[in-house]
Order: sequence, then structure tokens, then C-alpha cells
Amino acid sequence: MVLKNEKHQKIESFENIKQIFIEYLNKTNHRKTPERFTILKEIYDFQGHFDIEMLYNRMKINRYRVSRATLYNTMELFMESGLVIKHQFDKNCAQYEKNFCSKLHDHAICVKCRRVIEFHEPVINKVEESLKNSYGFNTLNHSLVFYGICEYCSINEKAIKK
Amino acid sequence: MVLKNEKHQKIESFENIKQIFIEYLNKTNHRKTPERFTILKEIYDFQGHFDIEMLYNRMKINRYRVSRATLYNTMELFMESGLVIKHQFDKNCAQYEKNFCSKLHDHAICVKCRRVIEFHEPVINKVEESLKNSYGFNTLNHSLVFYGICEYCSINEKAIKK
DNA sequence: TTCACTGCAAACGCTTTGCATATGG
DNA sequence: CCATATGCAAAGCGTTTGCAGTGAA
Repeated sequence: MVLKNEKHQKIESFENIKQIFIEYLNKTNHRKTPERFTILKEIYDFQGHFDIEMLYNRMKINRYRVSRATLYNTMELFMESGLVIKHQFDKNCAQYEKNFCSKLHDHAICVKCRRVIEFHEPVINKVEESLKNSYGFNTLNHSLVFYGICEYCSINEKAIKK
Repeated sequence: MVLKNEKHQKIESFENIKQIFIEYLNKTNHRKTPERFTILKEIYDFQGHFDIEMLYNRMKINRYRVSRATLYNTMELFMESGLVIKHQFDKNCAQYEKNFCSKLHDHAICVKCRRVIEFHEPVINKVEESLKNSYGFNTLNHSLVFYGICEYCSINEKAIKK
């Protein structure tokens, strides 16, 4: 298993990311509005997963007013251009994640504290191959989420029991 | 990879399932109401995944009136007793699945026709072990979903292209 | 100029909640 | 008898939609 370590990630510059988005907008005949680029910059600067409300509040704090509707619309564009991935970990808990580094990865979520561990597990590719061979199923993407108790919470549990 | 073939599944009798549920209700001091057993029977007889609305309608057709609230409450009990698993494939698309055969399994969903393939992939247990060893993460359960194009839809796609 | 985009608020749809009534233990 | 469970309807909440106004091309 490969730890997703920030130090080892290839960091793409904002200009590169912006260029990818511009190319997508051109190709699909969408307008290059200032809102779209401001939102892109905002999520570029933000670390980790986010949801719409979080993004809305951060932008308000930064004195940039966008409507929630625009945020939802823009996320759609980001997803279609491959810059953002959406996770529906639970109902009423849609999380977005920027996808600026190329490595796809999976998640382990602590059911107690909602902490998210990210990891990359190449063995999943073997499963993809099996699906192709056994069922003729062509995988586009996948979602692998483990639910359980993280290290910190299990230490706390033991402490409480004592 | 192991195909989840109905023919090879151990079919638990309703009485066995009911017994598991009764034991859970006893252990957790919940009442044995007629509604709970009627709902259990209904999902026992039903094949495949279901959502609350589907279950509500089926029961109405069968002349057994329960409120949606009771269905939601009862699903909670079924999940806690391990008889039902909840999948949040999308927002506004919570699917429940009975878990009467002991083998856990994963899903591949066709993004075109929404067909669901079920399979069992033991290699996931290795990933669980890695999570435990690398992060001290204790997995309770997991969700692995592949999104892609199924055999039938890719055959159709080729036919259309010709 | 024009039509896609934005902001706002209302609508939506699934789920949860509050409360009066019913009933298992 | 009374704490739990149920049914019903209202409320909640993230998301989508409709529409009037705005601005990119």
C-alpha cells in the first residue's frame, strides 16, 4: 500500500490547472466567466475535501460573493473536465475533492470522528481486470471506501474502558 | 473472483432469519411488534436491491399499511442486526440490500443502463490488513463500487457505430 | 446584440422529527 | 400500567429549478 504523502506528490501550478480548464471550456463552448476562475483558484488553495457549504463560506469570508447555484453548476464543469471528483460518502454529505495530482486513491473513513485516511492500493487494478475478463465490464472509475475506527479513536476507546 | 451465483448460495430459511432478528431485539430491549416481522418477511421475499418507496408501495399492494417513518426506523434495526446493508450509490438514491447469505460482496454498476453486477473479491481483505498495519485502522465494513460500461451496453455501442 | 451565465428564492425529494395514539411486556 | 412503537403530517436540509437581470463574445 502506498501512503499518499504530500511531499511526494507532483504539485501542478495553478496556471497549468487553469489551462486544462480553459481548454475544456473552449472545447465544450462554455464561457470563461470570472466566477469560474475565482472558484477554481479557491479550491486550488484549499487543502483536503470540501463541500458546497464550506466553499460558499470560505468565498464569503474572502469577500467574493457567489451563489450556491453557481457553485453547484461550476462543480459540474470541474467534474466533467476531470479537475474534481465527487464523493457521496453519505446522504447529505456530498464531498468534493480536487484531482490536480494524477494519482487516484481510495479512502478509509472513521465512523466516530469522520477523519479521512487516503491511500493508493494498486491491487484494485487486478480486480478491474477480473471484471473485464469475467463479465466483459469496462471500468471507467471506482470508489473504494472502508468504514471503521481510526487509530486515535480506538486509543480513546481503550482509555475510556480503563 | 467469485461470481455471486444464486444457485450456489446457501439459502437461509425465513425462520432462521427471524430467529437472528428476535435475538437482536431481545439483546437490545426492543419490542417484537407485528410491523417489524411483516417488514422482515416482505424484504425476505423480495429479490434484489430496494429503496424505501419501493418497499412502501409493495406493502401497500399487499394490503399491509405501514408508515414510511416505521420503515426507516425498522431499516435501522435491520442494519444494526446485520440483516440489511445500506448503499448510498448517489444522493436521492439510497438502496437497501438484504444480507441473509453470509458472503459480503461488491458491486459494478453500468453507468448507461444502471445494471448491477455483484461479485465477491477476497483480495479486499488484504487491503483491510494493510490499513490495520499501516494506519492502525480497524475496518468494520467497506464499499467497493466500479462504475463503467457493461457487456450489453458496449455491444450496443459497437453496433451503433457500425 | 444575443444568449449563456449568475443570483436569488422557491420548489423538490428523501429523510427526520414531533406529537397524539396504540400496544407489547 | 407505562415505556416504546406507530402513523401522520410538518419540518429539515442539501440540491435543483425558474426566472429576471447581467455580461462575455
